[in-house]
Amino acid sequence: MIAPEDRTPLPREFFDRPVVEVAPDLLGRIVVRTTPDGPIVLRLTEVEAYDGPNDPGSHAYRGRTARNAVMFGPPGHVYVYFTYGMWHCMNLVCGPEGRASGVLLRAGEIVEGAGLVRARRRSARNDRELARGPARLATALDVDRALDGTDACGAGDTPLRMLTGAPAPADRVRSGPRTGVAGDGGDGDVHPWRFWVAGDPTVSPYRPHVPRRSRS
DNA sequence: AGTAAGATCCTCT
DNA sequence: GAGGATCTTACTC
Repeated sequence: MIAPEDRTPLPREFFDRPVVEVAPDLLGRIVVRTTPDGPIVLRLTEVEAYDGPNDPGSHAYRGRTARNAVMFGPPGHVYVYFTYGMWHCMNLVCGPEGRASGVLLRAGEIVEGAGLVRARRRSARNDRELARGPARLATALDVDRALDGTDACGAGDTPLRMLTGAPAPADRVRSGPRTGVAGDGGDGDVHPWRFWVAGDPTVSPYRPHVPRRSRS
């Protein structure tokens, strides 16, 4: 359960900062997903920063498109994309409007609503795998493109909201190259913009980028 | 614990 | 037409 004092909503100003500053600050924060069947509450343990047009790894690197339009909007909104033909991943838009940067939510611990999540994540062999990985996290929270553009700092009824939670102590936060991003982890332009809580069992395993061979 | 391959389709070139 | 901010299953050690 979450302590009453940790249930304060994160204000929009929280997200209106450089994305590399916001990302580590999100560790330990709370995502509340309100579904018709009840709330699902998750504590963030792993995130990655993507800094808009300056970042070759970002979906916004080549400018605005129909898919990434939300990234160019105001901070505190949710950018959801569809990938590998079957999965969704979710980001929180950061920085000033137009900067097109965001934080990918990569993993977390389900602290409420585990029953609802287990029903949706049948392949998880234990509870720590329920939201261990960005697409697993999106599946656990029942997030798809229908929620693209949702305001996570909105008032009243919202499907998605961010709470202050209990931020991870600075000496527990680690950083390193981003997972599966070309350029990171190699000799080139490395961004150590993956952030996680040291020792937390819900943090996903690191996998470097590998170009996939095309079918013949 | 590690490796490998297949699934599947949207987005942009 | 190529490749992707991934996951699951199967198989090996």
